[in-house]
Amino acid sequence: MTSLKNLHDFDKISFQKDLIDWFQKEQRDLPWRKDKDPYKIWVSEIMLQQTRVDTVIPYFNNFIEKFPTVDALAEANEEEVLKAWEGLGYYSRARNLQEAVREVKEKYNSQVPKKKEEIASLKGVGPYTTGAVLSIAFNLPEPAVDGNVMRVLSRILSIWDDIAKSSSRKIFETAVRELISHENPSFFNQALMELGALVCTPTSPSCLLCPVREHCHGFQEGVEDHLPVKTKKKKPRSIQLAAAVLTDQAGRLLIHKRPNKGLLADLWEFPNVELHLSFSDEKARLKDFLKETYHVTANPEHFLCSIEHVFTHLIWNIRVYKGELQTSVTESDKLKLVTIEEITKLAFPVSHQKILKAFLKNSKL
DNA sequence: CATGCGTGGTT
DNA sequence: TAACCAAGCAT
Repeated sequence: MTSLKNLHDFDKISFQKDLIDWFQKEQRDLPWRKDKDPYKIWVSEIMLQQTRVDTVIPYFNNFIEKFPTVDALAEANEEEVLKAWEGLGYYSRARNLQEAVREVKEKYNSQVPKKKEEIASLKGVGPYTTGAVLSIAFNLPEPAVDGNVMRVLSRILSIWDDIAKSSSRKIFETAVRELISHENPSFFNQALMELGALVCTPTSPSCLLCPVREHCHGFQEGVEDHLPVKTKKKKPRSIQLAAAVLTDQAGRLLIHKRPNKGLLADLWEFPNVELHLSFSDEKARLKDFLKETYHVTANPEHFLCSIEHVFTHLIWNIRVYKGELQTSVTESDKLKLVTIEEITKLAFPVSHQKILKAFLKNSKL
């Protein structure tokens, strides 16, 4: 572990003041900063995981309007919660949040717990979110180390550990425990993150505008552009899929609910199958798949569109066909026929929203 | 501890 | 435009 040698002659008190004073003046007016309701802080922190502030704002406002309290979210249908999360990504966050909120309702009388061990044990609440809720909502001096904090502190303290490694977080937690203001831990943590978002940005940080420039070892050493150290990620692999938009005689569409674990868990989709190299005729493969897997007879023969969808770790290339159902379908929890009206109530991944959009556009012609 | 898990914006 | 990023967590 890094020695954090730069902490020895670090003017902690002056740093805290410069940082917090700047935050008091310059902080953005964000919807989750209107009050200190721990439930709202919690929701915002889950949504903000790996997600930009500008993206989160409308989702947060809509979500809080629909589910204003712990009880409201605990009592909602999962379908409704996923619909409110549709398009935000990382959908297990939504299911974990609802599971955790239900635990808070049952075990803690609908009050978000203040004990670290209790909040940390909730589903979807890891080390960062634990510290964020404890410090921001309850003003307790706990570190909340996210990517911003690691970037900012790696520069200020000239820490050269690779922040892509999961072991590095502890180094920064140690640094925050040493530096955090016990008078205002909430503002201290938020200020570190806000500084990372507004000034100490990943590329071309605005050092000349930085309120803590005089405390920054990275700037003094002229190495701010070389920090943080972060190893590259691997390229995504690509997967070939064939999908079918199938209608019955009433014009209803056949949809399938994805498994409750893994990629896009619990979201709805149009029936689709992976195309391995061994299949040369994708329309025949799709037709066989529908028959074998869903016991559905159909003719997905008219090419509709081709869609590329990029995830963090893989790329879907979907070739989409449309057709008609030729026999009746046995519906279930996982397989449904829905009208265009009904389909809008269900949560679909963006890739399949693109398919629906292409189908609707094509149908009108 | 490395990997799987979304999406849209920037450079 | 491909690469990189944005307030991480579960496994």
